[in-house]
Amino acid sequence: MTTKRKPGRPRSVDSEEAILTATIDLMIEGGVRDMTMDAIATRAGVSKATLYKWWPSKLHLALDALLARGRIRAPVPDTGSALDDFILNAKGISRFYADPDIGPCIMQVWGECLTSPDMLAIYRERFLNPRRAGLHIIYNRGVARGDIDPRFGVELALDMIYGPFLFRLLTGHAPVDDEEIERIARVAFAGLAPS
Amino acid sequence: MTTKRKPGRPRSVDSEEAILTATIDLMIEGGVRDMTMDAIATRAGVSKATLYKWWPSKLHLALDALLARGRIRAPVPDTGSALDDFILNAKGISRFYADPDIGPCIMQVWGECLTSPDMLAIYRERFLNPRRAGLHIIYNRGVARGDIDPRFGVELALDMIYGPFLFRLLTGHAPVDDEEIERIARVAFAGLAPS
Amino acid sequence: MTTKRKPGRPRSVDSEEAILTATIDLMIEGGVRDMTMDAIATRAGVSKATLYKWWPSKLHLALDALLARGRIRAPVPDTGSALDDFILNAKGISRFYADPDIGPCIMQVWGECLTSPDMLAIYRERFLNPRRAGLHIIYNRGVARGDIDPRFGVELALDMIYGPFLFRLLTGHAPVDDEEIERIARVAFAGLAPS
Amino acid sequence: MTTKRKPGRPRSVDSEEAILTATIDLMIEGGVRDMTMDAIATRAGVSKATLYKWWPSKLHLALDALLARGRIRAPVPDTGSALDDFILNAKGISRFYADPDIGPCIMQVWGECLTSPDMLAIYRERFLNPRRAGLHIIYNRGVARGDIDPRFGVELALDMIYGPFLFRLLTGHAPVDDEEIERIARVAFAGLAPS
DNA sequence: CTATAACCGAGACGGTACGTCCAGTCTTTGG
DNA sequence: CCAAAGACTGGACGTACCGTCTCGGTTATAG
Repeated sequence: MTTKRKPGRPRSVDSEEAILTATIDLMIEGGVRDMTMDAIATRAGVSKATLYKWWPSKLHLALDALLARGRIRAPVPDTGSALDDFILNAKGISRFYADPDIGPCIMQVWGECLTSPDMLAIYRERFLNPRRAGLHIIYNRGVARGDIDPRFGVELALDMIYGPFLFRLLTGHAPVDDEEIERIARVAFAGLAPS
Repeated sequence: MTTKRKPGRPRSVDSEEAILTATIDLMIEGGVRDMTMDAIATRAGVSKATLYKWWPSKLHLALDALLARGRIRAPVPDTGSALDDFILNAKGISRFYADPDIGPCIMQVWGECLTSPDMLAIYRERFLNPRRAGLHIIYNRGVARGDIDPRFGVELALDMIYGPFLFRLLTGHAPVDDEEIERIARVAFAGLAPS
Repeated sequence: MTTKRKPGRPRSVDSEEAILTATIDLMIEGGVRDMTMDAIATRAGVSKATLYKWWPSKLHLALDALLARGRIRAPVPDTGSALDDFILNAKGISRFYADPDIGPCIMQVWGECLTSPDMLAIYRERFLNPRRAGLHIIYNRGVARGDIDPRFGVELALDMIYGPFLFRLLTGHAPVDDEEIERIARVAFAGLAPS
Repeated sequence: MTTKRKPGRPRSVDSEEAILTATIDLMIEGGVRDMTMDAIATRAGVSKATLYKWWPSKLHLALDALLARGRIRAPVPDTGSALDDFILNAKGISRFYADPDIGPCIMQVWGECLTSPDMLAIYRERFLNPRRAGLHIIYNRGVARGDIDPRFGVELALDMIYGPFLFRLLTGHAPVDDEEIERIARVAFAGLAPS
């Protein structure tokens, strides 16, 4: 089986990396509003046409940069306790969202995605769903082990744990630290336990 | 004590109402992005200077219009059961947020507010906190009645109920209807009950 | 009779003058190609939106600037001889077109106008026709005096004098100086004399 | 003497012809502005690199295509009368320049050439001078025959005939048909006749 | 009944980012 | 060595919208 290369000049890997780096850096420095396409192009040493060739809009580029550079640590451990697994996972996620550099960026990008259902769908697919795949594993183990009552369903179960602290991050009305994560998860778990 | 009227021409009530109406209408018709200050001024038959005289920015105006025209129905009943009180309240709120006209607007405005901590604070103050005042009443009655374990604190309790479905509204990954509201509240309540 | 002023902020005279000056200066310095709208806006201390508010395109602006700043000296004297009148007029025009600053600009603008019949019509109306009005006067005096045979018509007569040297300016295949102007006019006049 | 062939793949004749055809066709269809290098390459089934390998710029290519495809009919007859010879020649040239397909193209290309003295020189060399060679023959016969006064010189003589109608074509202020050509030539000739 | 103050509509303006376009160059693979 | 494919830089284009400013004119209280 031979590797078939397409004709023509191949896409420049250097450019792509420079673009993603410039994007995330600008986003961290001055927020999504300062992250203009011109500024990205200039800093990456790239032409604006190249940006628009590979990303249909600023938001798509921001999402990609966030995924590529702001590595999310969402572990899917197997401690023997679904509760502990969830807590470890949620702590990882909250650390990502609460990171002083990345946190504001992701909030702003999330905010921008709220302007249209299409963008919101993209946000879900790229940010939420990949993380949720791991959570399904933890959930299923918890059900099998008898920790979680399967009648509630996986969506409800996950939202009971992740909804409260993500909601907090999106309004800032209360702190989100490891201790709070634990308390939230425990309350949710108590409610989700089989009767 | 006499009514002290300031000299000069008083603020035009007609203009203010026309502005708020034009703002909310434009927002509903085409989203926050189409709701430009020029469009608002034109439709309200008002000059742009008037807009900026009374509202410091587009976002402030949008928030005001949303509060003034999209009346939130967040009842604070006293059914004898804190759970039922919460459910009734949450249903009212969800109906507001899920309204096909107002819902998208509020999501977009919320999204825009995520671009800066200052705007987010304003959003909290004007949208969240007023509602939360009523919830504190329900919560306190629940604690007094022994339905809720006070050790969790009011913030956690409220977020356990309202976080999950608001999170859903902000991502659209699962439906938010009356039935779901009830299920969420019941699970949360089970977790919050005194041991 | 009262002077009726339109409502709203009046157009800024300073801006307009700065724009016209910046335009002609840039055109002289680097040609029509270097005369970008951004450069004009920057140099005039004006926003690009203002340019496009008053001039529909770069070419319209260039034409205006050329007319406003590069004053054309096309005298319409009455020496008693139509031939001498034409010669004096043609020398004025040629000095304008052959000016080392303005000449190249006008050639380039003329060239750009050739890209569309519409623009060419504008060029005619703004550059040619005003000059031609004066020439009609000279022509009519010449016919009345018996210097020119009216059977040829005014268009032909004028083109016989002005065509040859403008054609030269547009190709650069032969010099256009005062002496040449005189020779051209004399030959044309000899051909146009009544038999 | 052996035919020396250079090593490597020889230049494709098919490509060259396809390029010239695509160029002139696009120019006719949508003017010089729509005739982009990408469009030419695509239509000719050729890569852009090939275009730039053989033509230094778009304008050079356009000039070539105009010369290669829009064959100029500029006869150099010998009717026994220099006037008639000029008239026949001028009619041929005017038919070329006034052709509804080719005419606008050549005007636009001429216009583009006005942007720089270098391009204008190329235009002269490729379009004007070849035609002028034939005219010198007619002129010399006219002088020998005593129809034209040699004191005016060949440049002046030719410009008196060709200047007026080319000037008209470049501004469109008056029609250029066979009748007008004849009238122009006759007036010029009358002025150029030996006294 | 005038003066003063604050309002208002109209609309021009500076600034700035957007997303598009195209000329001309460069880098691959393949003939 | 030539050619096709096509990615790339650079930079102008014309549009859009925010928030400010400048007019002429209006509507109130204060004296």
